[in-house]
Amino acid sequence: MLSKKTKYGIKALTYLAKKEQRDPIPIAEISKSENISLKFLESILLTLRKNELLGSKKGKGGGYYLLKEPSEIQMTVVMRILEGPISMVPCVSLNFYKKCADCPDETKCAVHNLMTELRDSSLKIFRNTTLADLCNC
Amino acid sequence: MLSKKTKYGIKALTYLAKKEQRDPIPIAEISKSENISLKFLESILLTLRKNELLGSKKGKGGGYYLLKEPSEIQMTVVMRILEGPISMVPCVSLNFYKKCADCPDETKCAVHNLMTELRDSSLKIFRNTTLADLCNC
DNA sequence: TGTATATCCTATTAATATAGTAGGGTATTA
DNA sequence: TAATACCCTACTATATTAATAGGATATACA
Repeated sequence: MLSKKTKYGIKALTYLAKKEQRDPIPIAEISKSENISLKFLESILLTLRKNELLGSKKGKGGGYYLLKEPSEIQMTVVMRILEGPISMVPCVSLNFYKKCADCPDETKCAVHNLMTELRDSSLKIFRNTTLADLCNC
Repeated sequence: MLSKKTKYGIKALTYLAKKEQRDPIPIAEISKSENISLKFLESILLTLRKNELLGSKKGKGGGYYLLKEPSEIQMTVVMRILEGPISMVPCVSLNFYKKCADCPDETKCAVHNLMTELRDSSLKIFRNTTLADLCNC
């Protein structure tokens, strides 16, 4: 299942991407428009800022804004920041690899091989989809 | 993330599928061979039996066995029994659909549309993969 | 017919992750 | 200097996962 964190994060990014200007948008505005708990959204946007997808400005007239053009933000990047690995098992992950304790030979593991195939198809979609694509919905 | 339940379930099914005969195989044998906690595996196989993928026989010489040929067991079926919905969000699920409370219009929701695409590609893989395919690893 | 074998079933628990909530601190603008 | 809005840490409630425990029931075979 996709976490609410990721879901809300994508919604917030899309909201920012749809704006014509790149002026700072306060959290409260996104929170109201997308029906997201303000405090929870705050922590999500903070994560996105720390991972260099968003910039922020404090004080009156402040808020968050995209640091890149929507067409240059791949969903792989967004997913890895918010949701973690694209793959469903650590032994298949490119960025978060971890060996399974119970499995003596990955190459002969049915789960490993099935999940590798799945990861490849997911990666293909996330790589080929940018924030700009999501705005055309 | 894929749950251990699903992971172990697939491993157990593959173990059974690889056997030439369809004689009952005791849980303990699968448990030892695949390094899975016996009691946990027990509950998983019970689930698979209740969902008509496995048959069982009690008493001495008993155990679990496949009810169909491995080539006739699609991974969609296995995944839905063990892991639940293929889709990452309920509002996209074919078999477990549920509307999002926060989202006024699904067709305009970025998350919905991205996750629909993802579900389709996952479904394609799970439909085209049978237990027999997993045995060739 | 008794004993070992092996599934069947319910309940409980420990660990972890998720989805928030609370509360104050800091920077900026007007 | 007051209002705005992000910054940051810590806490908590809930749900899920991954088992574990313990006994009931059915079967094979000596």
